[in-house]
Amino acid sequence: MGQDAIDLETSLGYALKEASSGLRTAMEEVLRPLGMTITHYSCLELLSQRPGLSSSELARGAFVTRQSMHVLLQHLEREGHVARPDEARVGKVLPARLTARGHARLAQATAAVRGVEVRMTAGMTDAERADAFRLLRTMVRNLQQ
Amino acid sequence: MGQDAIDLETSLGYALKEASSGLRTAMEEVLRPLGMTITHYSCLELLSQRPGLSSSELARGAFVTRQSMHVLLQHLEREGHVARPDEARVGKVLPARLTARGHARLAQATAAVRGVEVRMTAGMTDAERADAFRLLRTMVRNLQQ
DNA sequence: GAGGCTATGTCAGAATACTGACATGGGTCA
DNA sequence: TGACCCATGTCAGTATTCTGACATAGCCTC
Repeated sequence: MGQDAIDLETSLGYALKEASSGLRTAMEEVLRPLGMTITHYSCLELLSQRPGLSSSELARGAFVTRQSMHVLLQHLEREGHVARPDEARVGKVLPARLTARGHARLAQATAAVRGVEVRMTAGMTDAERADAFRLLRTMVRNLQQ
Repeated sequence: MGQDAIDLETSLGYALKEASSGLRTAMEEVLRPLGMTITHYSCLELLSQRPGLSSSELARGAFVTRQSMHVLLQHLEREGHVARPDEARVGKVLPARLTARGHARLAQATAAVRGVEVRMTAGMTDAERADAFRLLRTMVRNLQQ
């Protein structure tokens, strides 16, 4: 292989995937008892913090295609957790909002997910958390170009 | 919401997911012209560095279920990129190995993926890369418990 | 105002991964 | 030795996500 290879033991990309996979698994474990998936939760959390997001914007925020988010929103609307106007006020964009039921449902999930994030950074100093955040943001910026 | 909420702007978990998603997208872009998926590539890369891994071990290394890896290995065997013995020498474990064709196929992909990893860490010092790696490993360890 | 570009919502089909289940081999421990 | 537990390989069915496609609305330029 030579030194052109990617050593899994020291690859930053592999470590990133490992961490992300671990986070995903941990989140699935705490969300499953609540009957929610990660995409499910992500959608509600996004709508809570940024009410009025469109389906496409939600898709970008949850890292799925807008087609997938479309299907999910239909479920959430049917279950009464999300509400959207029947017609677009401007263009074709349909701003979505959480209902009271949606807010209640989210509250449980947020507590559970918060616990996971706390566990993930256990033993890290504030400076280390800040470093990790800054370095990850740098990688995101680099990859977007 | 109060301060119990998870602020997407400052959440380490969200930044981790963003970075991971960006890496995945970038890898898909460079692997698509080669007709490979990420799981596909991961399997070949693992076998290259650790010849003789079983299907279940490959699954863990590529972060998918052993059932998914099983299907993928059948494809790779049919295409002549991977070879496995017909019978297990011990137990039920079937050690897999890359064929010459598999090695050739991997070489192209490795170069492409390596380019992505270089781009991801552009502008970072060696110390920063080491910090990022160490912090990610800490998070992995924390989540595994 | 017309044409081109981009973004959005939506539908349909394909690819991918997952859950559930079963039989089997190895190891442990009483 | 036999019971028990765990890991593996494998098959089948389900679920989720993605790719492809189309019509439409807004924006920009000429």
